[in-house]
Amino acid sequence: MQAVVDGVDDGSRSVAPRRLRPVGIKRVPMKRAFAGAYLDQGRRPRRKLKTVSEVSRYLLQQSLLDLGGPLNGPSPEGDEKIAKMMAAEVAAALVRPGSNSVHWYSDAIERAIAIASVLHPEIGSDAAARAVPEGRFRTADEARIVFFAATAITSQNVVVRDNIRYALEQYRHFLRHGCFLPKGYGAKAASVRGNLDRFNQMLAIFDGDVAALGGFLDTEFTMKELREAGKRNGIVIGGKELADEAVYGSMVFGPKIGGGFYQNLRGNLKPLTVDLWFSRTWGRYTGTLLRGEVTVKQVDRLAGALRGLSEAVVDRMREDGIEFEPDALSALDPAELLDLCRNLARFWERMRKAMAREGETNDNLSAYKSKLEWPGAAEAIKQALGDPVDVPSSGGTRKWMRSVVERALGILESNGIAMNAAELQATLWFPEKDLWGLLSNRPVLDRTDSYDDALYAVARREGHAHEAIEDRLLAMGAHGFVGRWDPEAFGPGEPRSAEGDGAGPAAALERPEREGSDEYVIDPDADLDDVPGMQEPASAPSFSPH
DNA sequence: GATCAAGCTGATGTTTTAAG
DNA sequence: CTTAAAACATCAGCTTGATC
Repeated sequence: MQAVVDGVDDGSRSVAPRRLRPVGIKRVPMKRAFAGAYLDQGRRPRRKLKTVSEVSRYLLQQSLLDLGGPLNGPSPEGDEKIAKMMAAEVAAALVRPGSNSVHWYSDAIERAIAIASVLHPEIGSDAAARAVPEGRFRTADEARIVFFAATAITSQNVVVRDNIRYALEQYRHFLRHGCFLPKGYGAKAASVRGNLDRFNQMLAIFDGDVAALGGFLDTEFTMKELREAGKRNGIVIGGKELADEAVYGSMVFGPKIGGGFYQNLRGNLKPLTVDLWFSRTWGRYTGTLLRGEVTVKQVDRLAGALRGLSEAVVDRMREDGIEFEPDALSALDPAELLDLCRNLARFWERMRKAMAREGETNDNLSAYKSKLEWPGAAEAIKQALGDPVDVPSSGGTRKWMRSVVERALGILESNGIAMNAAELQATLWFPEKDLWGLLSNRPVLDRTDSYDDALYAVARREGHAHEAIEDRLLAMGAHGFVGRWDPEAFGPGEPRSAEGDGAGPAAALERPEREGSDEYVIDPDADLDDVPGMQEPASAPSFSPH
């Protein structure tokens, strides 16, 4: 490893004038919180962890040991440390066996477009687009705008295969009626419905001109300009961004969907999509994975609600082992308070499910819940004390994240790795998920389907032959498809997974090393000092430039 | 090995509070 | 009054574990 690193400075470099001085990424700034320490070097926590909450607390401890204290805002030294850490983890991810290439993201989108065009030729060719009835589209790009808007909007809180199913439903509705069907899907049904409706509204503002709407979605504004433009048209634009921040018009669909994801799907990989996993990566780098504090107000609110409980309910809770003294809540230590709030939240969840079985509507249940007060109060405390911060708390944080990502990209580039923000985020995504899966002793959840896999499954289900799909991929010049799919894996006619279950055939082919993630066995006695090599500063796997 | 209940997951939009 | 930050509420679908 050392030899390869030394090679960076050997004679071969002196031929060409050096434009960027490589910033060292060999030394990992945060060796305890480094994902590679667990994924590559066998480091394990002393005790076996089970839940996300336990993993959060453990990783937070490790970060704080590395940092000495949390990084709560931008600073030159802190930012440089995070940027180097990020660059080191990206570099480690790229050389990890079974890893995706730097261009995995853009390749997957290319394949998705190609496969989508098997289902709907107008997505692939202008001639086919012009042939769509009612003159819906003038170009294939217009069809793509609609298809990817449908995909981005219906992506909230659903797994990829459901996402594609919903997106196709909406896209097909658009083909027939010229607008989306405002319909909710999943837990964020109201947001999804609102965004579908908003797309229709905006298309009407552009007189049904899809290309014009697409142009607007891709135009950069300041957040303030966009909010004002929205206001003039009766559209309230949310999103945690600072007023002066440059955003795309697609921000009208919200910070994740519109700020990043729609742009990424449309092939603009510059915006960073801050999702739950990137937030966890960030929390691990900054020592801010848990808020870890509750306010007096939060505790008072819970105490007040519990005081109002009837004897009967208190007895039922006691039968479930939930005991409390409302006047003494503030005397509990955080662990005890967290425990109580967890149990209260579970108690409510059981109540809610029981009432839902009796046919109670969600609206009624929500109203009842807020009337009771204690379930919400307990959940708020549980989240504050036990759940990782999965969403950036403010526009300022998002801006900070982007600036550090820019710096990390610069560091990577100086080491001969050119990529952009979306590719960096996609590269960090897999190891972050693997890290949490490994530390929580859960099989890594199968939420890693990609859009091309999901579309492939749909195409097969709808009767398109493997060969036809492959031909289209070839014809459209999509990269990285050779050998990705095994036609036999779907069986003789029907795909094996009628509802798109499972990872699809590509998962097994693409990332064979991940198949054995069960083989990670936590040694309960192992600790930092027991792991060979951990006394030395950990180093990122090195790589040759170019 | 089938069935069922409970636990966990994910990512906003809205409301409230604080700061400028 | 405007902007920013923090707090809060949200629920379908999947996995797991208990029980027969």
